[in-house]
Order: sequence, then C-alpha cells, then structure tokens
Amino acid sequence: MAAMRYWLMKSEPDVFSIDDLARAKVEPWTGVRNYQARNFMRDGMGVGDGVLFYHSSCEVPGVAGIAEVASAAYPDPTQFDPKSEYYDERSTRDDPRWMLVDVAFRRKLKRVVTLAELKAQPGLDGFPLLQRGNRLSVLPVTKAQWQAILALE
DNA sequence: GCCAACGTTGGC
DNA sequence: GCCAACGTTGGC
Repeated sequence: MAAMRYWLMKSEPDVFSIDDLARAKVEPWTGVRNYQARNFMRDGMGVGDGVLFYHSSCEVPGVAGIAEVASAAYPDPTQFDPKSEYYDERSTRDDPRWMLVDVAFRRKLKRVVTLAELKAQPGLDGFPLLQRGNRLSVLPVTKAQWQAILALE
C-alpha cells in the first residue's frame, strides 16, 4: 500500500462548492482537461489521500474544506457525451483521453483560509498554488504544506 | 472587465 | 519540429 499523499483541487464555488460536496457526499471530479492534472489523478492519487478543497474564481479565493480521494482513476464519462460541455470528440472508449477520481467530503473548514493568508505564510514558499502563473486545477501538497495550511484555520 | 500567464492547435 | 495565434484560467 502506497503512503498517503496530499493534494489540492480547485473548484469554482458558483459551479460546485464545498457545500455542494457536503450534500453530495461523493462526487466524480469531472471536467479536468489538462494533462498534468490528469496525470496526478491517474498516476499519483490513491484512495484515502487527503484533498484540500479550494474555491477559485470567486470573491474570496481560498481553502474551504477537506475531502479525500474515494476511488482509483477511471475514464471521465463526460468526454463521451456529445451534450456535455466537456465532450471530447477525439476520445474513444477504447482509448479514453481523460480520467478522474471520485472525491468524498470529509469536513468544511471553520472558515475559509484565504489565498491572501497563504501568500503571507512563510512556510509556504514554493507551494505550487502560489507560484506565478500557475493554473493547474489539481496539484500535489506536501505533508508540511498540508499542516501549515490547516494550522491557519 | 482586464490582462498576464500558459497550454494547445495547426500551418508551414 | 517550430512558433504564432488562439483559448482558458483565475486573481484583481
């Protein structure tokens, strides 16, 4: 069994928030269409890994809750659905291009730990989220970063 | 709404 | 294989 890892996953709360995940309990993380993010889900994640649920593109961007990886990677069904905004005509069921994992709700933070706070935290130098121009929606977090972020709650 | 940063596409 | 054009992300 691989050691547990930690991740951060971005979601726009207008589309899918931590409260939506709390209601859903478990949600397939559809719509990732970036190869690096896909590779993290496909090759890096294991069931039980910790996930920081990050709200992006909103009034107060920041970490809003904690979730966990709840499945191995499998093909994102939306890539096969012509009616989906995530449809990819280049993808086939024999050779799917996009993968996802299921994400399970663990808890909501007592308050949102904001991006501004993360930037001000000395222990988070080198955290990929804070690096210039980073747009990855799924990214790895070290145990030290995980602890430093949750210490701000 | 703006715009910097970056990934992808496609012509050559 | 290069690289310009284009589209998207996401903070502000």
